[in-house]
Amino acid sequence: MALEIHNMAGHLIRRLNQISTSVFQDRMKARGLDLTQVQFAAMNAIRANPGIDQAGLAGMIAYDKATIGGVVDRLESKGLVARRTNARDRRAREVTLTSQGAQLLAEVTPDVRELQADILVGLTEEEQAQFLKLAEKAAQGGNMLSRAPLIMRERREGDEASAVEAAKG
Amino acid sequence: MALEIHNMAGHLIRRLNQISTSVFQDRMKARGLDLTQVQFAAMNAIRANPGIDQAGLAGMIAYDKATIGGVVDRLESKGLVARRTNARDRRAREVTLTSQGAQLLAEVTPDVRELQADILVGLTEEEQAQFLKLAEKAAQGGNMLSRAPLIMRERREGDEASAVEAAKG
DNA sequence: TCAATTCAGTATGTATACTTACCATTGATA
DNA sequence: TATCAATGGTAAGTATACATACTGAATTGA
Repeated sequence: MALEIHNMAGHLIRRLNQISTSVFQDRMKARGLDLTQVQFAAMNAIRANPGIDQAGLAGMIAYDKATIGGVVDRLESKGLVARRTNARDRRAREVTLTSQGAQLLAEVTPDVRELQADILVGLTEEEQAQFLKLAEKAAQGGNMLSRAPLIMRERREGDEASAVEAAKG
Repeated sequence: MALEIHNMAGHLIRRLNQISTSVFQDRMKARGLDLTQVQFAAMNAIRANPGIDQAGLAGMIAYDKATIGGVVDRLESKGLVARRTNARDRRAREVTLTSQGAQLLAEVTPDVRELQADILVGLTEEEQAQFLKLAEKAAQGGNMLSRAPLIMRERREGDEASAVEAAKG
């Protein structure tokens, strides 16, 4: 007996991801921008943690470390992000938003917030809330099953991000 | 104010997709196989519609037509699928499972059925059912928003799939 | 302190998942 | 029927999302 795929978790999640990326892309295009969901997530994390290294960035938003390199490359070549070798650890590369990057991020953030509901346009508001609750729980529960788990780094005293934050104050 | 990404639809769906593909890959590896979720879905659809052309296949499982070409290429090079030009429409290429492909599909189908629950391991059984219901509704509601919508083709009398099915009887 | 290990990042290769452009064929229409 | 639009498929290019293997740097531990 052939499987009916259209009510299976894997297939549905793949479909939702297609819808999600498409909605995001359309919204950016409507703004005349060429920014992906993943690039936005990276910029958002960099903004909250200026000077973070790529490994830390990867862990914060659950990317593979090979993937993050390319993402940051592209953000850098668009002039949205800058990279600099960490003086205390010459392996690490500190990533920060450029002023252009910060401006663009601020500009699109309301759109990104809004577009979330569009992704779940087939659901009522109540169902959307329910879906989000379940999705969050499922993502947390399955976190370690993915190749690039989310890593909540406890911020060590004197690490790059803290140092930069402190330097700003 | 930076967005908190970890409770937003787009990010959660991306995470779930990473978990889903990882669980699938691990399960296949445990069987000593190298078959992706997408390749499985394609084979499953071909099995149910032998002789379907690539465009029809794409619509059935919501792939882009450019993507499907590569997927079928790889299945063909593994000897799991065969392609043949349709005599009545020389643009179209009819796809069928090879006997090896049919055997492999039968072998992994129970695994695929089982692994669905692993993807949602963070949820109770009841929550899983609820999640699936909502995900299905959301995927249907957002179908036309994706670049490669699911297309329910009404089967025309005398089309390839029907013809092959009839020929078999 | 020196060797072994770990870790940050890059390089290379594969598989989706698209975009745009194109070719060949078919179907529709004037 | 001659043309033109629509369709099936491929090709080339981009962006995730990995695996594997490697380099160079830092850390650990004997």
